[in-house]
Amino acid sequence: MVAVKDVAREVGLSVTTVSRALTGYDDVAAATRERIRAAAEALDYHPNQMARSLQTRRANAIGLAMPAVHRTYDSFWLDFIGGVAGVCAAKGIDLLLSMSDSSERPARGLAQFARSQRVDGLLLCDIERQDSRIAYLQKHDVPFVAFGRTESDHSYPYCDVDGAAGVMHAVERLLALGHRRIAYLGLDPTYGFSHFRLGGYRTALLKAGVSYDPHLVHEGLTEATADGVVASLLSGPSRPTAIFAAADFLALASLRGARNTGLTVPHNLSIIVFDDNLLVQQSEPPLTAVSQPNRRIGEEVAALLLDRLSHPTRPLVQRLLVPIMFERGSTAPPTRSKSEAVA
Amino acid sequence: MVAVKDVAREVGLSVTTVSRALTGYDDVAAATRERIRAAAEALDYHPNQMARSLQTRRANAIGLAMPAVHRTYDSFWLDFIGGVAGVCAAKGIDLLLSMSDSSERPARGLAQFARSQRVDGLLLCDIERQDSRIAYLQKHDVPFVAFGRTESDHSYPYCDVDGAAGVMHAVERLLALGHRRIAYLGLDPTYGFSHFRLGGYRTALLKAGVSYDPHLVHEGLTEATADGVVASLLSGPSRPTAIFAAADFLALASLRGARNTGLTVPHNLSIIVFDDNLLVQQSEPPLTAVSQPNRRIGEEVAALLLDRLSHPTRPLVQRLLVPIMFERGSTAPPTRSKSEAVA
DNA sequence: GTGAAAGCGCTAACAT
DNA sequence: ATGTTAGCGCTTTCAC
Repeated sequence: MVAVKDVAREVGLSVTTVSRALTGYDDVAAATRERIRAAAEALDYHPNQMARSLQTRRANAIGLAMPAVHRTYDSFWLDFIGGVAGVCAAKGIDLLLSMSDSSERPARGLAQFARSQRVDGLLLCDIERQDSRIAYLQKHDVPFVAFGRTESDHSYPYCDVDGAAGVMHAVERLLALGHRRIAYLGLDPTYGFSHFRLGGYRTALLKAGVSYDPHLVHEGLTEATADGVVASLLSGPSRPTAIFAAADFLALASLRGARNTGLTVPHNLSIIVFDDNLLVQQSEPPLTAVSQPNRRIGEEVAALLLDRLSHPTRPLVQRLLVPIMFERGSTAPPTRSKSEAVA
Repeated sequence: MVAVKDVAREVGLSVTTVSRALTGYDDVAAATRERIRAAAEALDYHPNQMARSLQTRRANAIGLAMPAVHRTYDSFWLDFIGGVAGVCAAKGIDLLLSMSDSSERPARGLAQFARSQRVDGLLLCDIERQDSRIAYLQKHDVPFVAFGRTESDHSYPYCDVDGAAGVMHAVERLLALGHRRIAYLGLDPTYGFSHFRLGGYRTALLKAGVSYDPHLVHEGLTEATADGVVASLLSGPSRPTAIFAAADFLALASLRGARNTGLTVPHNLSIIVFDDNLLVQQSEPPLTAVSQPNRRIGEEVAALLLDRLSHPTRPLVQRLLVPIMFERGSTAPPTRSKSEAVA
């Protein structure tokens, strides 16, 4: 281990001068600085980050608190992490990754993480409609930026995808195509994004004067339950002519269900999926999808946090990214059999 | 910020005693310990990790050095990270994530990372056939475990998938089905795994006495070049009857190529892909695939490193995980037209 | 422009 | 069983 004092001895100067020369931001003769820099290079000196942090009270690191549970296929999170990591690397900030089950005591992990001074701030993911972590972090003055929003009371900085707008746009497209019975397949309603996505669905119906039929709406679906719900949805006499799926696996389940029921997509059943990825692009037919800028979200949320750490007094930023829809082969006007047309 | 001395003052004891009571492993009266623990809890005390690390010379963290570039779809890495993170969390070790382009100066990033005492050890990914990082880390006594192997000279601990065995097994299966013209589509030959996978292909041919035809082997393929290569491969007079694809996107390109050429899979063309995931499972037909235990690899490699850090003197471990093949709908005996049968 | 000294919060000898 | 003292490697007043 080579320390400042080794460099100091090498160049015959004091520890102080070496420190100043290396961190740069003080007055030290240009010649001296160069000499010191060379010596440090030669000795392959790397400042001990722990000692530095202890003194400066900055960890030069942020923490990313992610959910541990993922479906087998999940292209979103890797892109997202890539965005976060990219921004951190560019700014010389370390990234600590914490993947904790939400089953653990809510803020316990975060405490260990943030209050032990390991990180200067936190990136929070998978925000719940009422998320206890937010109050906890605010109470303890831990800087953080959320990816996602609680149901209401947004007194914290965040960057989120405007799920409501994305879904609304998609459902409006289905309505424009002539669909009136549009099913909604949603994820765990605990999370904020579920709330907003379903909200977008309701808004679209409301604006179009189409009544909301609770039988067409299923939330909290998982890979285990999706196929069953789709089957019952498609087998009824007043089946939907279109399905909005809040996740890729729900869309794939819809596709399977249609196939099993003898319905062809898009002629007998239109499908739009939230979150675009290779899986839904490669399906047969390729699915019309609402696409989020995965990597961009990670970059944005990381940049927001780093900015906040550098300029704590700046007013808090809340940013909404608008997803865009790619129309592919899974959407068409409804074609009904006579019996259905009566309804 | 609440520090040891605050807890000490609270209970009317010395800092030392508090420290010992909290870290546990020293002799302090059970009653005292409980009193201290309660006070710490009440004050919501969290030890400053930086100070602790500075003193103990242990960061209680490891670094994961991952490649920054990924294809749009990449289920492997998220599973892998999940495995690493899980093991770290279970042992109370922090995980620092570094996603660096390999374009950067080889070990530069690692130096900043490891030698600054931020981490106790490193997890190295995407090992190249000749990987300069390994010598660098060995020279500087930075403990590490590699996921992957260099071409030769394995003087370091690693955990890897036995790509050679996986590919050999797959190609032998194709041979057993009667295939003789088996193409190989490979990734960047810079990486160790490319070397081993192609080796498995050659071994299988050799053992079966089938001559190696360089025209059937294409390495260094990317999403940009895959379709072109597949097209030329399938258009020739002596086209392959089977393709081994070293990655999902190469298999999908093969599938597209077959479709474009009017060949049906598996009857006119068999396909086996390395790395199993939803994408190749959901394709039409579902692909026979060599499957790696993604998450398990991450767990294994992390466990190996943590073990090494706790017991530096233990002999170095090198572990090979054997992938297993799932036979699906993309493999069948070859069916040739008469003109082809002549060759 | 450079150096001496203090101290960040913690643990670890070494007393007692 | 508990306290005293020193010091991890660094930055930072404060002198000069």
